Amino acid sequence: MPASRSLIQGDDMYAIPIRDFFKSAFSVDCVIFGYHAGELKVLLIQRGSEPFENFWALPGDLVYPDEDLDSAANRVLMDLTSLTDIPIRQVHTFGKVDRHPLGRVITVAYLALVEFTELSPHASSWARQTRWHPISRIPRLAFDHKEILDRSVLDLKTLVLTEDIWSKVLPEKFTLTQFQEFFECVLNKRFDKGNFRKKLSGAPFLRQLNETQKNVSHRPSLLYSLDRKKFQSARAKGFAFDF
Amino acid sequence: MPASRSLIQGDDMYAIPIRDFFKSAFSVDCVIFGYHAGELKVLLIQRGSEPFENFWALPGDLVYPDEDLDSAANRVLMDLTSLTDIPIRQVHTFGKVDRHPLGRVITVAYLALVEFTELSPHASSWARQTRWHPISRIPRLAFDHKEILDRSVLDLKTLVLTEDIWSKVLPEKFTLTQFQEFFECVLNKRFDKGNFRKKLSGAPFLRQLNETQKNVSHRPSLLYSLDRKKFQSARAKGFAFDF
DNA sequence: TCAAAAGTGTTATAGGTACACCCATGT
DNA sequence: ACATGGGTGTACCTATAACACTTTTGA
Repeated sequence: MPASRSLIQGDDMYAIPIRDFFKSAFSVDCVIFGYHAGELKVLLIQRGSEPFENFWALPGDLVYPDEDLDSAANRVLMDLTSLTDIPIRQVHTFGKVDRHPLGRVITVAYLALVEFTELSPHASSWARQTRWHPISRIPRLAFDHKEILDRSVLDLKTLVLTEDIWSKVLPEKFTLTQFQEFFECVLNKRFDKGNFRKKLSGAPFLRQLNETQKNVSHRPSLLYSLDRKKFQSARAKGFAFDF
Repeated sequence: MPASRSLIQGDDMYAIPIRDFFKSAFSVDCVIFGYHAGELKVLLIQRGSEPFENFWALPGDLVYPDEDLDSAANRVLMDLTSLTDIPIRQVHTFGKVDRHPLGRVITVAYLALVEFTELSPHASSWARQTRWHPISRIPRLAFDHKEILDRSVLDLKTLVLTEDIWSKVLPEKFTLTQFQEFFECVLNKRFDKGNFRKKLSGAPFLRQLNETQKNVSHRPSLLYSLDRKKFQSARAKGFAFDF
């Protein structure tokens, strides 16, 4: 291995010709979390071709030459779910030399959290199957996707406390109990109802609506909606949940 | 742009021939922080060639075809400082289409925090100059390196609370006051001496030595050393500083 | 004996925890 | 009327912040 040189100085400075550095590719892989029936799930595809044919895998794609990383991740998310305006977050980049059997491919992992949704019909063009899997029961995955998923689950737990990554996981109008149950699910902790609400009281980003639940066999709950702008500005001032 | 397909299915599935995806490269850039005289500094190089000749930049290099990302980052760090066994952490991957004038190059940013040190003589082979810069006074930087640096400074503030990234920033033997001053510097906060020590009392990873400061014109401080193993296991059980 | 920083103790208060209790609705 | 979950109040207790005080060294 030659002595190191700073980035791209010209072929003659490298023992390895510089064009050899341009024989690699990069992809994005999306860890799309969904929340349903009090359970956290992740969207997996079943691969339709080699390598790892028939294995379940995270949805992902090579990044086009003229495409930003974030755009590529958004494209994958959009193709599968038809959802727009979903906050995504880069998790980590995985680049082991042998992680892809067909060449040097590093992958940038992204994470999203969406309201549980029927899959886009378009989704079927991606792979043999597309399906939500509960986090607690994940099949054997292709490539290093298990490692990517595990890492993303960890990151999710810190992201929900500080970022607006959760802002599309609940319906437009939600109850404080639903809000609480979501955090209990992700963080795997239980909270006291009264104390949880006390922490949230006066949170400027939770708008109480003049509307209540209908057709429930108990006292109907007040409904709330999220003011995403106000959450952003609270966050900018250092706000974070301390659940 | 063609309909998306899962990762690498064969040339015929792509409107863009798959070999076009392998015309990109990736690099690592290292944000090497040092702590000296109560100030946080960062190691920059002055580029010796185009593009951005004479601009200051983060040290970085293309990743060799048979080299892991972490290894590449360690190599850069090692070349510049001759230091080994320094914890590094991946920060973020930057991949805007036009971020590098000579082609599609995405870069994976890494962060390290070292005891202030004379630079390795080897360092001069890297660039015109190599120098520590206080993070409060950073010159105009090449590429998108200012963005990378800003992001790393933010990440550092959370990493010092949860990870062992700080474990090589102090001398082998240090005082609790030095320990406090380091955190005050990075977090840009001041702490009460008594309360700070109370929080640390009983921390199993701080070993009190049978040794004191010498030749100080005041009561000499007890010296401590870090038990990195014990810190790791505390961290594994969920420990984090709550400064 | 003085300056300077180490190191410990004390107290008031804020915030968290646990829990009890009432409320509104469908059956 | 009662079961069910919504919603609120209180009392205790602990963690923290602010500050005062004693200790040990070199000059």
